[in-house]
Amino acid sequence: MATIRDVSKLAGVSVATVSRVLNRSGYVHEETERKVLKAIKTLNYTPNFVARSLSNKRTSTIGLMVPDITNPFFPELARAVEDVMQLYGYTTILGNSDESAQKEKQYIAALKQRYIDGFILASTALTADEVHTFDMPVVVLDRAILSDKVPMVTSKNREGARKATELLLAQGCRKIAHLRGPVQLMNADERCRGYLDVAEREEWFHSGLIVPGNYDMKRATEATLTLLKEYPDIDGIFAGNDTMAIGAMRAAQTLGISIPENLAIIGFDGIAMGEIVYPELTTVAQPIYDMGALAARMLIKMIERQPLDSLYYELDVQLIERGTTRRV
Amino acid sequence: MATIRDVSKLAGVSVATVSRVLNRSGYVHEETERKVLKAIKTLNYTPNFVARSLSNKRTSTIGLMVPDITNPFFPELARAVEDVMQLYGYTTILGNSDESAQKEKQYIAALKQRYIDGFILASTALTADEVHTFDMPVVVLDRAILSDKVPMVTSKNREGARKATELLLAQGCRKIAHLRGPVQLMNADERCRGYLDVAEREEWFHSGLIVPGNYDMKRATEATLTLLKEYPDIDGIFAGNDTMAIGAMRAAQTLGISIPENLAIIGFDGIAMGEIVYPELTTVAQPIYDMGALAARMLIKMIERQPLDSLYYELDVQLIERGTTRRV
DNA sequence: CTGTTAGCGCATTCAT
DNA sequence: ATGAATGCGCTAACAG
Repeated sequence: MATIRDVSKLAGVSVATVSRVLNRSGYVHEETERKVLKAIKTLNYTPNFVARSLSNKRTSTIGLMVPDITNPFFPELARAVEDVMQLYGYTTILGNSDESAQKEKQYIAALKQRYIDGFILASTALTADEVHTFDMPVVVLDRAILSDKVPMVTSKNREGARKATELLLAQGCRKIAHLRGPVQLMNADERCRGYLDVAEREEWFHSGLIVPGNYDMKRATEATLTLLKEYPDIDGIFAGNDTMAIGAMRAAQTLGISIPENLAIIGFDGIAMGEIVYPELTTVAQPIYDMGALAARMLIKMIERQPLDSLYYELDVQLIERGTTRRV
Repeated sequence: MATIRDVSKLAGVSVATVSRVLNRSGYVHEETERKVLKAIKTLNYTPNFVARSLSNKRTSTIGLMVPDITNPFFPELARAVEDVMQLYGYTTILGNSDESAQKEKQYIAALKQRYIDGFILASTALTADEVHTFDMPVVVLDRAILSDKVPMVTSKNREGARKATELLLAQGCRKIAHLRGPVQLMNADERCRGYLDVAEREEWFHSGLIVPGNYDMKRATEATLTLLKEYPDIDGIFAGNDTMAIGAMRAAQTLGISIPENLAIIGFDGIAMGEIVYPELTTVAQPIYDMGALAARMLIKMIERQPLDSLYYELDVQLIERGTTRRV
């Protein structure tokens, strides 16, 4: 591997000059630049990022923390982040937190030692204060943190939930349950709130219709089973995410309840699996890829000290009607 | 951030000594060690990996290249790799290649500049020679490369395919088609070969029963549609992967062909989606997580210059019978 | 416009 | 057993 010194010798200039043309910093005579460029080419020189990082304290690499890449919502997010990072010459390190604050902290510590430039947190058990102590660009994705200083991108969770519940109502449902996600998870709370916005004013509503499903398919199946046993007249379910919606579908199927005739179901997220189940899942689709890409662009701006247009983005969701609701 | 120098001052020793206790290299008096350790603790010192890497030429980070993390087979693989890397103090950089040799090369170049310690390639359009020029530990995962020098972990593709086809036969199928994966992809070739092993000796067999589906759901749906139109008497399909199998299911469903009564289908991989479709997909399951974990362990051994027990691992697959074949 | 030089933080001879 | 000095490859003053 050629070093900057080799280049400088071959070109007959100093390393400083080479560094200048490399980084387009400071003045350098056109002809000298040509010589340097030529030397670089003949030596097939490529700068050593580690050395550069040591003096820079920047690595052009960022960390992406997800709860679990195996969870079908996150691969697309990760793909988006990676795509734009790649585009801008950054490299992305993936971390699975399993929603554990301790694991997250460990990760962050490990990456700080490596002079990571910034973080995208699609998983956070952390408080705003903890995030501030990172002392490093961070954008929170699909989650929220109680802070108006940390940039965030989410989608219109509450509005989407509202629309979903309204659709259920419009389709004639007379008792709509809600499978909710983990408490204290902002998006789960918002979706629940959206459900409440419309359900609460209905006479059939009572709080027993809201049951926890932990964004988990199995848990959702069990929850739905007991729910339907207790309230057999439930004819609509709004699930906090698609995974739980699919869990609910399975429960209904084992009980011999036909979808959507006797039970309509709507999920949230718009993951690919929704189009694979039968009937296909009606869902409130988030612009997953866009969310990831936007977060990535924001982070890069922060790293490169460019101003952010906004600290908070809430992207539009789209209600996609498919087989679990459409009644001809 | 405290540096090694701060520690040495506080402990009243030289930086060399601190480095020695940090790396357990060379002798150091027990008492001095205690002093150093104490200083480290009170300063909350943590070594700077970048500086270390500059002199070491090692970063404790590896690269994982997949075709597309969005493809449901890879998240679990990535999770496995990340888990064991994390366990051993390594960090993993994720790259999506989209099966493009150029993108792979770019990636590899970018990571070499960063002194990456090694690579796991779960995607390769590269030749053995190209891989050798990396001059860095590499293990190839779920793919093959024509070389007996590059460590590899795969599963028993051919045997699995054979078993699948035999099961179809045993269930009374009298004309079995094969949706094959991309040509020149070793695992696709092997699976096709396994199919041939048993199909070829049947009288109904002819090469028109093998159609390309590119490991892609949509392509598989289309391929199945035309296939069933041309040969309406096909009553069994062995798909080279689960994604294509699901594509085939959709095709059958739109044609009103009932599964498994009139058409039995078997996939390959054992991804989670297979349990979500209805009927649930019979498949040849690979030990995806184990494959990823094994590859990771192998890579670490190579990086740390420990001997490898074997350069080639071919893990067992498991035929899981579910709804798309079981006929009571 | 260009060269010299001092870090960046750590590992590692080479002495002692 | 420990310290001083040098190098890893590059950036960024500073001087010219």
